[in-house]
Amino acid sequence: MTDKIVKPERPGGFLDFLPWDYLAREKMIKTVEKVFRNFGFDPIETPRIEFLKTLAGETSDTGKNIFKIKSAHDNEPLAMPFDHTVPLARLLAANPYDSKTRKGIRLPWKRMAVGPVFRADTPQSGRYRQFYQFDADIAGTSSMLADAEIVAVIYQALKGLGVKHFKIRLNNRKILNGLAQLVNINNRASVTKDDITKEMMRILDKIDKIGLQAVAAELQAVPQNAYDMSPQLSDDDIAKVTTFLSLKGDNKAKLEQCRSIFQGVKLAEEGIDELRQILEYTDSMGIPSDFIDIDFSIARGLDYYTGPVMEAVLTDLPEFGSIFSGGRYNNLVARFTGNELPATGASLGVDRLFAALNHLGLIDNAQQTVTDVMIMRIAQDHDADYIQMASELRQIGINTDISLLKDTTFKNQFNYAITRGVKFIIICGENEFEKKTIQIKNLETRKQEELPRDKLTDYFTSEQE
RNA sequence: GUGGGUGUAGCUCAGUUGGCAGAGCGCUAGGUUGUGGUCCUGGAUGUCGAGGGUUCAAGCCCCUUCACUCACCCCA
Repeated sequence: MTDKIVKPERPGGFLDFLPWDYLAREKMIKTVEKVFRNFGFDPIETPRIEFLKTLAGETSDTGKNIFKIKSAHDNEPLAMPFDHTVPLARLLAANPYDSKTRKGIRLPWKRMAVGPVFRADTPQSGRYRQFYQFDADIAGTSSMLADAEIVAVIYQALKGLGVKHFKIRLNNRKILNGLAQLVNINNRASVTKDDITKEMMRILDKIDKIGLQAVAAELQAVPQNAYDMSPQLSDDDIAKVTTFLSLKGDNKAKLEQCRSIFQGVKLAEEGIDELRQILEYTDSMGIPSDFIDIDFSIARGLDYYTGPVMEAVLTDLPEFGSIFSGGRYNNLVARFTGNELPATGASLGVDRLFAALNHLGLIDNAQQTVTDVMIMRIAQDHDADYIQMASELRQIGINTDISLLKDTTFKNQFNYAITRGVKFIIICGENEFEKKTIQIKNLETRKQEELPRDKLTDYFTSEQE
């Protein structure tokens, strides 16, 4: 029948989850979800497919990472979301609160979203094309308390997962944009000042990987052509940037020194004030200050950020990159309404974090199956009795499997139960049927008990207590 | 887009100086009376990624091409 065998391949960057992976990851997701709900974030779900224009907006430069979808029935191009934030902005724009009907979204609003997002990148280790993102956002307030709550929820989520060593790094786009005012950047033939500013942030963001020297060199590089966005800073400006990036001391000290550098640059001063407020709030929330790091180099890639930006890294595994990231994006909703709506939020990369935690040995993937009990079918012509046992156990909430093996020898079924990772087996052969008993064996403790057939469910109900 | 690596059975991979295409797992047929990850006997399975070249002879050497993968870039 089969003309041609289809290889059991899947595209790179897309993962399968076998039960043991799925169950371990599910545990992790539930842990994070619990923390987020604890902070009052309500769950929502948006579709796996949106209009391309919704996701890409007017800019086409982010478009290269978006999976586009062709369909015979839609004229408007469709695409798959690359994060949960843009769909959230659409949702906010489409569901304003109506005070008469009392329907719609009452601001400020805290919500979380869990689900896969898609990026048409080239896959690599720790970098997938479909990955689960856990997203928490607060819309409708400019208060830095909201940003501090996002920091706090990240902190608690990582703590809850058992991560010991991590840092939440904070910066503010306003300071970086202030830096662009402090140094001398001019429009060029085919490149705007904005483009150069973005390029400068991109270079600063690399400092962890390539070091201050290399960053300075890149900032000074001479543009190769009319479209090259190299900032080409002067020696004077480089001196300013390096002192800015080399600020030392605790978070408050760094902010104070930063303030003196940016004296008179209003935008940057605003940014510094915001960070100071966030630190005060997180202090009140009891987050130890050594988990928070003011780091003026971090910029975050997404270009919709307008204020504080943040990312979390595992200090034991810096090579895994940021595991959690976010920031304030006050004008994303304006894409859909024309009006600004302040919002802030962060996303956790579940699959990357899972890989990292696995690496750290914090993932328990011992559980192979949800089956608690397997009923062996050893005696011939007793299927009705075995089925009855299974029904009784299922009724009281015990996950029960009845052997489906064709080979009904004891040994074969016994080995099957062990390799499946089932915890209990029920052994009931001719002998037991005659005596009206059953044998229950705990495969973990290797203990076996014989009890009357009608005590089957009692064994497990008393076990639970 | 740039640079490394790898393509052989469903899976993981051996394959020597060029000389009949291999193993383990899995699958499959049968046997093995009930306690720890079975055992015994038999069987099926290939466009050696694709195309071209050198040679009496190519999985192996040469050229082209494709796919996958890792790193850079960027990001979760």
